[in-house]
Amino acid sequence: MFSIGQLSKRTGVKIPTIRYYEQLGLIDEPERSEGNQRRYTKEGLSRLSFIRHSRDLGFSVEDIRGLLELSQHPEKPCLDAHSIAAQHLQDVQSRIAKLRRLERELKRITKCDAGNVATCAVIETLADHGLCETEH
Amino acid sequence: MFSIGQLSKRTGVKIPTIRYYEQLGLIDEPERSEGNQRRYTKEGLSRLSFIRHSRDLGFSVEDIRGLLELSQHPEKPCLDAHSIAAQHLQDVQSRIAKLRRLERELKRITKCDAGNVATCAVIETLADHGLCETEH
DNA sequence: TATAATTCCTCTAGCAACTAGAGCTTCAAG
DNA sequence: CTTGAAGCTCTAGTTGCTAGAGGAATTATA
Repeated sequence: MFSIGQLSKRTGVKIPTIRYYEQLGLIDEPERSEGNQRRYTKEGLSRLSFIRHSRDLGFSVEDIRGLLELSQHPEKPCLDAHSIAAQHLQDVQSRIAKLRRLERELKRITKCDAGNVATCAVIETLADHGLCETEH
Repeated sequence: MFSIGQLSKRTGVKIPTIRYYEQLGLIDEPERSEGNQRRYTKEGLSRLSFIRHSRDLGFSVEDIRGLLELSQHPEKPCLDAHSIAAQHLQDVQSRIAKLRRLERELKRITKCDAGNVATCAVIETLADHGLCETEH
């Protein structure tokens, strides 16, 4: 049996976040001590680890809900898990693409070597989209 | 003079968002018609375009506050503008790096060709961080 | 000019995914 | 048995908007 603090240390999930996940229904309400404090089992620990790891990989809470549900049913086909993951991969890739366009633009405008705001490329570019090289 | 709707169309900023920016103090309160509707000038238009463009480039509202302030003072040195932009560039680059690590991991785990959840690499990897190749 | 359609107003509340703090209770070590 | 750490609930704040209610003003059409 773990207290919420021990669970937090073992998983790296902050205490208020654990309670928040409980509220969302991502984790079950654990048993309580006589004094009403949460007491977790190993199951609770591994479920929370799963959640933590999924969040680290950028899955949304709703995605995780689906993945958790699947993980409880080992006999089911795992197509759903794959499509959630594949969709997420696409999201990540398009975010990367978008950030790269930004990066290019920012690199370009920060090259400005003007001394003051009147002729500064950063300010000028922000004021006028027409000065941009790429879409964004 | 533009109505809020016209301003919205010209800048691509949605109407509630314009009012929200006003609330934040990013744009000045405009004059009003007799019937209390907002009426904007060209100044209002270009200020909002500046904001829109900066948001598109991913600057935070607080960054934009600084950049706007600077843009009002053409005689000032533009070091501050550069440091805001350079800092933002760094943020973007580190986000890219992080997403790339995720991408690699996701690519790897979605290669799984198992038929059911029991042996599915996606589920398995999420449950056990030890199976990951890279840090995240 | 009358009426209808559209736009605008303010205000409140909701989204994601937490985080922080107040004020109080329980637990564990010495 | 005391004391300090850790836990409890509840509310509110974060960022950057977006949605909806209920009503007033403006514009277009007949």
